[in-house]
Amino acid sequence: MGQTQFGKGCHLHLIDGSAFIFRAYHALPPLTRKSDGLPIGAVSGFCNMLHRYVEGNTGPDAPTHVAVIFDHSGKSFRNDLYDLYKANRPPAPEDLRPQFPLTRDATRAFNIACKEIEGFEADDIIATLACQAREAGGRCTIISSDKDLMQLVGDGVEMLDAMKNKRIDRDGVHEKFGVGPERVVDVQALAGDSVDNVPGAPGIGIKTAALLINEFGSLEELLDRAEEIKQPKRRQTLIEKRDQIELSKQLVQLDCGMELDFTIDDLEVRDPEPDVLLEFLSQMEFRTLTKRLADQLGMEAPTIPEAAPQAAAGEVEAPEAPSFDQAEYTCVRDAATLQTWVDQIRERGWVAVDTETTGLDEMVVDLVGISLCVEAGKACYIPLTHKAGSDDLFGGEGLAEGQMPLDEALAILKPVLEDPAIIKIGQNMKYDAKIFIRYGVDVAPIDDTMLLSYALHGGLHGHGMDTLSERYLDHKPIPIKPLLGSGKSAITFDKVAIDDAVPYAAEDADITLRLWQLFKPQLHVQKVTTVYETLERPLVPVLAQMERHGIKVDRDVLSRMSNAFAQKMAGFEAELHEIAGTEFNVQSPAQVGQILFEDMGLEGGKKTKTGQWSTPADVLEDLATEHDFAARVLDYRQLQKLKSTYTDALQDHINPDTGRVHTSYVQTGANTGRMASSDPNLQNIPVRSEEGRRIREAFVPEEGNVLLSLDYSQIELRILAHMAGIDALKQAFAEGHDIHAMTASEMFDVPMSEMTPEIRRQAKAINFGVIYGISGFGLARNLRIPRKEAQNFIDRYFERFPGIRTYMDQTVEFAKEHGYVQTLFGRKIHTAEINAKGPRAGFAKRAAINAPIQGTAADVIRRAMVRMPDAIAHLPARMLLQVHDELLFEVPKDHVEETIATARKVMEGAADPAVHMDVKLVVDAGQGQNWAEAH
DNA sequence: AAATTCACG
DNA sequence: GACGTACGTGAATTTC
Repeated sequence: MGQTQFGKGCHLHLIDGSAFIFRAYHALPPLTRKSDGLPIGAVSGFCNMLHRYVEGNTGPDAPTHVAVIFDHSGKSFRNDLYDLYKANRPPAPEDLRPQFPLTRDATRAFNIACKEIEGFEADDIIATLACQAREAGGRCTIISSDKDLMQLVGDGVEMLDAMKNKRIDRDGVHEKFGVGPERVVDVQALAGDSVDNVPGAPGIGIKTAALLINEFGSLEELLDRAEEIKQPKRRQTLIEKRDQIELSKQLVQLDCGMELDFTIDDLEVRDPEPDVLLEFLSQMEFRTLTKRLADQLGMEAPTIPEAAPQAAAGEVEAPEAPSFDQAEYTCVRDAATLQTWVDQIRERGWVAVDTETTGLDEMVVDLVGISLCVEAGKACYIPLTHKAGSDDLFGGEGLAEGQMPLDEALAILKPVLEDPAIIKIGQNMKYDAKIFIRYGVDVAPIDDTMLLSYALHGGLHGHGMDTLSERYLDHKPIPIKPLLGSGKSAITFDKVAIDDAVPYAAEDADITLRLWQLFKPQLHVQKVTTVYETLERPLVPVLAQMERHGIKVDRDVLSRMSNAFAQKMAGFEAELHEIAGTEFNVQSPAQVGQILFEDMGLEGGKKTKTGQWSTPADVLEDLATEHDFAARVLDYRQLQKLKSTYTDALQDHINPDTGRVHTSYVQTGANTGRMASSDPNLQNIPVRSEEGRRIREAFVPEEGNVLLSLDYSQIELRILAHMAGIDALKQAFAEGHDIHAMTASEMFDVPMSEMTPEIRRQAKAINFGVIYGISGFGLARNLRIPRKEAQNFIDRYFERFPGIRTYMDQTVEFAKEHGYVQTLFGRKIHTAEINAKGPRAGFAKRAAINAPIQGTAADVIRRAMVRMPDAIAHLPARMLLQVHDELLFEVPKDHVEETIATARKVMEGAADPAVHMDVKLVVDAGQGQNWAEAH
């Protein structure tokens, strides 16, 4: 060790430490150390990232030298140049500051060099080392996505965006800045940087800067010959602001020639010293990471003293649980052993359950085995229908040895699974419950770790088991891939050898139980018990019912439409080839773009970030008035969409046994509280276009029945009126006025009697825009009016309804302070990026404005759905589908009116009694012999 | 696997 | 006056 001189064949990794820290901090909930409450989340995340980084360093690309580079606290030499440098930066959050020194300790504990120098920024150290590496003929990879470092790229130096796992080379830099790495500083000097408070040249952004630099060759040349610039404003700026621009260049120019008190050779990769590393991790009380690294290093894990539990709010720490040990998992092969598990379950009153099946479609697949867990680390797997190995030529059909008969196992488990005094805990329990019900077992009551996480962490991350386990248990579950294989050679779970199935299946139940033990007490701490208990948990059996029931779809109707579409499309295709004078793929935007914007030489084409021509519908629509080619492409695309996504695909989703289509709702599908529908998605069946709407004619009731559609009228605008307290809007809703016409009248001073459809259309677009967190740009594009005009509309809107502006500002403020926004019913939607900088800030802001409105509407219909089964229990009616603000029912003809009245009452009263709405909710109803008629 | 496009509320 | 934008989804297809 430590003998090699850095040079050719060597590879230096430089990790931007601050980036790691901030990512770790924002990625994790605020963890604290059990024993003393020290905030520790960022250090925990930092350690996990370092650990993952070290583990990933194998193969030919592995570094020979590595260092983590940190910013030194306090001012840098750039503040001497310009005292406002980085003056916009908010100070680090209070609970992050004590963690900075600990991240240095962590780096040293992993035996990775850790460098920072007073008076300099990390970027300068990185620059100096990168230059030294280059001069020595070696490679250097800078692990960071900071654009300020892009000036260093080239000749063996590359960047690696660890977030996106994307390498950035010369081309990548050129893509970002429009110039090569050596001219990046020139562009930055002109464009400035609001984040670092680098002034630059006012009115010049990266695009313009790149243009100028490419034209004149360099910044110096540009400034010397500024008189030659044609645009008067630009010329004046460059001449007048010359000093400011030159200062900006000094600020962004990284120092490659720093004096360092160490050399690259000191950074050679070293193995960690096991006892040092474990000592640090155990001091931090990272139980699971300590244990895992101890196992990997073949060491005894140091014991971490148990501490008195601290009831600090927001505290989430892995429970004091044994580590995951596959040897502790048992395989249950007989009734007597299963009975011992049932006894343990009855003793405790709860059990984590997981099913293994032959596939993913709960309507079709068969049960293969069941896992149970009653105590962290103690789980079993009950194989039931595993097939015998296919080694012998005649095998593959018979059952494997050593399994209980399915009926016998279910007979023993059924009383437990249906016992109202025993909680059955699952991850995505709707799936398992739907399997069990097909075997005559009605699982209840249930708890669901996926839904617990959704209520606790909505908006922070996904809620799949792998995500939750890695995040909250610091344990990566056994992957299913190696067991099942992939692609054509993939097998189903019943073909997996029982010995291989046991650890995988039992672990899932183990993980589920541990997550439950961690999450359940948090509901109260985070004040989301009501959300979970009223909006999540009771919805599971309701959705399971709807999905199992499905909706009848007439295959012949779809099939005929598919044929008609195919014929028309062939005609359009021939016409397009004729116009283009060449055979090309109409379905390829790149080829369509090339014909329009190159061969035909039309203006207005834009390229996507991959450099292909972009041909979205709105661009083609603009061209369609003049060019048949564009019009035909639009025609073709519409039919292609309808055929492939609907008339063709929907037929494949008709269940052969039921003749119906069974969608699957993802209760945690949208961050706002909305659900998602998939396989197939029945929430985006066409309706807006006449041709598309006909697809709904294929959705039909059973003989003697009708389809009913009940939908909330303007629910989001009503909620906005209530939440923002806009009296004018409230009054309009109370009097049953046309809300868009009223808005138009108010804004444009047009009396209602003189309202035109065009004015009303514009007001409607503005009303929707408000819900989405309006911007001049967005409205301008939607209405196809000049941006300035759109901005005038918005200004006027806010003038007339000042409460809206206040509501928006307050919502964003709340999000910034708390990191989440809330619906009227208390659902929290976390807004992780709300304090981000740059364009992401705009996104996060608009999402934060929209979330309480969209989310409250989602909560309202959830409440209606939860109450609906009981409310219509006396009727022969079935609830089939939910489409965000619409519920679809199927009911015999002679019960239509009664069902409408009952369902409407439930829906209109759904907010009560939890919330009294100032604006009443109104539900419109329709009925018919298919969905098109009913809607 | 990512990008592009387009269907819905 | 510059940046890049409507909010939330799922699916099919092409392109890498």
